Amino acid sequence: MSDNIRELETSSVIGLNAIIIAVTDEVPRILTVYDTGQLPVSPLSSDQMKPIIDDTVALPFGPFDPKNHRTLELGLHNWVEKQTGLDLDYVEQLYTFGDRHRDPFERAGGPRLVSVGYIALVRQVPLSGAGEAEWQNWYDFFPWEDWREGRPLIIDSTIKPHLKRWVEQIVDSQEREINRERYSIAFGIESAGWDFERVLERYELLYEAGMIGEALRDSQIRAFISGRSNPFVEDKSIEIAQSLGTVMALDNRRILATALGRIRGKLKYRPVVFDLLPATFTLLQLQLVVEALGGVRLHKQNFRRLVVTGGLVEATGQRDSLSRGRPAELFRFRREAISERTASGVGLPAARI
Amino acid sequence: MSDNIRELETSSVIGLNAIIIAVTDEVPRILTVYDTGQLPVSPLSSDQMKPIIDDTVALPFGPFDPKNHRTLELGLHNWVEKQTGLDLDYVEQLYTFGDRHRDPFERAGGPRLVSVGYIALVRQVPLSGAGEAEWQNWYDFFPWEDWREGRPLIIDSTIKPHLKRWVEQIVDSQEREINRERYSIAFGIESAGWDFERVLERYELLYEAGMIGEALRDSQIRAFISGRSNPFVEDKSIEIAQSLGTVMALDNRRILATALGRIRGKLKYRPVVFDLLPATFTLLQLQLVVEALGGVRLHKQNFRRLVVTGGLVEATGQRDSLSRGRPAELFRFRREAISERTASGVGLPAARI
DNA sequence: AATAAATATACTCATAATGAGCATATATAT
DNA sequence: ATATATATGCTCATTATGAGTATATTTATT
Repeated sequence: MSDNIRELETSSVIGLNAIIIAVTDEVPRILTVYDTGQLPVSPLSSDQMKPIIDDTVALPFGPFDPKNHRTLELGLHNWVEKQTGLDLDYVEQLYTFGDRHRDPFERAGGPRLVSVGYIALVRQVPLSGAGEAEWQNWYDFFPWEDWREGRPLIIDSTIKPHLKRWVEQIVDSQEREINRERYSIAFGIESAGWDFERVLERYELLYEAGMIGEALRDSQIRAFISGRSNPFVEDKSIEIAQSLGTVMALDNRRILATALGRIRGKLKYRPVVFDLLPATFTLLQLQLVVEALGGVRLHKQNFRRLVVTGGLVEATGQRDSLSRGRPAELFRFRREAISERTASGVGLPAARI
Repeated sequence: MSDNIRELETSSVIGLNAIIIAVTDEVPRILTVYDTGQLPVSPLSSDQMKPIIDDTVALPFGPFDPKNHRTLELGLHNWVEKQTGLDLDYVEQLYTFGDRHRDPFERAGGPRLVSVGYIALVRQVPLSGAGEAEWQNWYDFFPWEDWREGRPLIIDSTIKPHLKRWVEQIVDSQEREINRERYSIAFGIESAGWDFERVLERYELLYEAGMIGEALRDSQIRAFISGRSNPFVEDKSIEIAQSLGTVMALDNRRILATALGRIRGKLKYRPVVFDLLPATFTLLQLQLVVEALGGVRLHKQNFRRLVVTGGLVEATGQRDSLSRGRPAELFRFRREAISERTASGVGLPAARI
């Protein structure tokens, strides 16, 4: 049935990726590191191949060392602390990424890099530690995901026309229909609106359509490996890719898209934001954090009603002084809310199938 | 920053676990295999140590072979097909399990077994292939999770009293309070009701309280490893453990608990059940599948309203003949429902924080 | 001091979703 | 013909949601 796994010869390596999230000044930020040639993608910067795309921004990454760490999560805590000085509090496993295409340079027979992604939510921003870690605006990587100032112009100016043309150009009619539907669902073309959780679906479409910088980079690498000449890339394509956000190493931006979708989904049914806020906060602060992650504006009075009547927060009696108008009351998170079925997801009996 | 992972010496092994789910005759079933001494836990059955618990039931498991498989998911498809003859359709990654405690026999320096769990939903039941795979009632492993015939008696007769005693006996007062709250949330003691999604939390409490067979087994193994004599286990404890469901190898039952919680959560906002049903079905069949997974009874008329008015299904015009009373109409799943925001999750604007 | 602007908080109201039940329709079993 | 089983349709009270108006309390400006 199952081989004895003690004897199984392996050719894969387990690493851990950290998506460390903080919200400050109404900006959702993630921690990035610079990755100049250490990762297997390095040949890009060799003089054999002139890279058309700069992809040196990466997610913090560390190996998993089973000798010293009882659990994956403890391993993560350990090297994140060393690299950034951050002491992670809320940590949640995101996904395990092990596709071959995540590293276009993997040689046949070379070890497969499998990495387990973890989301961490933190309050602090100050960094110390050994690395050159840096906070970056999450929406720098996904300019089409932030709707707080209205529908992003890039959607109608760039994304929709090019994506549409890409769909129409597909030769196989069945495949064309499938992708037309994917496009329609992901970008809310007809009937349906924009679903803020479909971040990954949108990213994948843009990648497949060759509009994202990573797609250009990967096709260049593939050509290089197979000994073909550099594929011809129009200036126009590079321009489009640049307008579609910062490129990251390997499949890191895909991981980031997965994380954003996950966090947005969780907002709806788990009191997750409180790990991003100080112990007491005004309702406006709370709302701004939710809006930052959701990428959308909410109705202030209804938000208050939801959160107060729903028993998620309770007033402290103190008030905030720094604001401009009438001072807001300070609230704290009601831990008991977790156990009360109203607050944390409507449960199954309200089955939505 | 990050070491060159190409050179990283590894001492972990990646495996894949499949949780293959089908619902037949109103029973949710999962596929299990027999695991007699192949897995690292084998010394249990050696004559050096007389096992007090039989734990030969396991989840299908296969190694991940990066040489031959482009993605983790493809690797899974491959060996599941070989072992069971099943052609998996809907597959979703569950979680990556890499804790040291998942294998009490891991020696210091031995390879760590990291396994990526996948959930698969299938319609068929007939099995072929090389293995001695077998379908088992999911609730045989979690007798307290099926509320369809009312509140399971075991909760009040066994679980609550013993768990309560375990909490009270904790010496550190702060730790005691934490566990009192965990207990109260997980089993819906006060204010809150029973939350059908908290399957893992309930399982973990029972494990920590030493009530589950796996807990007895693991403490025996630990004693054996550290050269201590067998811990004294009361007959009463074994009796309790037996009443709390079938024991599985390693941490397989924990994985199963994670899966049940995940599936139940998804029921609420994703049209997931349709992969368990034939192309056309009556609304009763649909409801029975949802109830089987949810472990709860639903209001028939409201279920119909939800599913029909919500646009999740559409009538075919044909009717089912086999039933006893008035023949039911056959419905089919409306694929378009995925793109219509109503059916698939309420989206963020209805932010529940 | 008076007024404007900004922010917080309270309340209203129409509409939609949910939970529970009664009523009717159409089949099989006796 | 009658009982029983199941499917389907409809009502109604309650709660949740989305959008707005009204009022309160502060700082900034004149």
